[in-house]
Amino acid sequence: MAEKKPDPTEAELEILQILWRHGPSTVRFVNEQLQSIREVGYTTTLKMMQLMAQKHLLARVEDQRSHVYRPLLKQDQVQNRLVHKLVQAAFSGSTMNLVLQALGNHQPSSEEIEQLRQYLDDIDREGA
Amino acid sequence: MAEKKPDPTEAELEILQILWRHGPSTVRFVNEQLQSIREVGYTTTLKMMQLMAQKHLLARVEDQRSHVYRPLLKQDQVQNRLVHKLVQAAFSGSTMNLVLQALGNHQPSSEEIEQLRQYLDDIDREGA
DNA sequence: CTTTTTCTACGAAATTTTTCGTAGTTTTTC
DNA sequence: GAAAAACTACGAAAAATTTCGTAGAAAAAG
Repeated sequence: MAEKKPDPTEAELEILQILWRHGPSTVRFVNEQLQSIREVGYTTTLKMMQLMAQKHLLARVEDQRSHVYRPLLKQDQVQNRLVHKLVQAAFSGSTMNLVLQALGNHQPSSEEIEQLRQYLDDIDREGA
Repeated sequence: MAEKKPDPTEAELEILQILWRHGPSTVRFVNEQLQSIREVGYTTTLKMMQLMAQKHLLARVEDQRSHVYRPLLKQDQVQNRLVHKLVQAAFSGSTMNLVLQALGNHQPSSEEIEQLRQYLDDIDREGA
C-alpha cells in the first residue's frame, strides 16, 4: 500500500525549496543555505532531512560519507497542493478569489499583465 | 505597545471563516458549523475561541449569558497575509508564479476568463 | 600515529497547536 | 423549587512540529 504524504510543514518546505533550487545536496550545504536566512543548528537540519527521508519526501544516496538528498516531490505538485489547500482554507474554495486577491496585492507590471493576457488567450483557444 | 498578531493557525482559520461568513456568533453556533465538517467537542471550540480572544483575533461581547464573538481581522487582510506567506514559502517570492499555477490548476470558465480580462484592462488603464 | 574535523544516528527536550475532562454557575423545564 | 440543560472557566493532556545534545564512526590534518 502507498504511504500517505501529508503536506510538507513550513520547515520542510524551506528545505524542499533549497533542494529544488540547487538540486540534490548534502546536509551541510542545505544547512548553510538555511543559515543565510536564520539561525539553525546543523543537527537540526540533519534530523529534519532524516525525518523527511523517512516520510518519503526525500530520497538519499549513501554512497559517499556525506549522504546526498534529493526531493521526491515535484515543485509544481507541491505548489498545487498548497494553493488548493489555501483556497479551501481561506477563500471558501474559490480559486478566482485567490487569484484576484493576489493580483490586487501585487500590482503586476505591464509585462506581467501582457503575460497574463497571453495566457488567457491561450486557454481560451484551447477551450473553444 | 501593540500586541503581535502572528498568522492564524489552521484551526483558527476555520473559525474565522465561519465568523466572516455568518457574522458575530456564539460558541454553540460556531461549533455546530464545525461539526458539519468534522468531529470536534464543544469545549474544544470554546477553548479555541477563548484563546483567540486572548490573542486579539476575536472580540467578545459578554452581555448575554452565551458570549458572542466577532472577528477582529478583516478577511482580505488575512487573505493577503496568507497569500504573501505562501508566495514566499513556495513560490520563491513570485506572485505571478502563484497566479499562473493557480489558474493552470483551476481551468477557469469563460466567464472567469472574461472577468480576469476585465480586471487586467482596469489596472492597465490606471497604471497608464 | 594521534589529534582534529566532519558526519550520521538516536533520543529526548522544547515549542506550538489542538483537544477535552471536570467543576461550578446560570437558565430552563417539569 | 428540583432536576436537567446550557454555558463559561481552567487546567492539563495529547499531538504535531522543531530543535538540539551526545555518542561514536570515518576521514583529514598534522
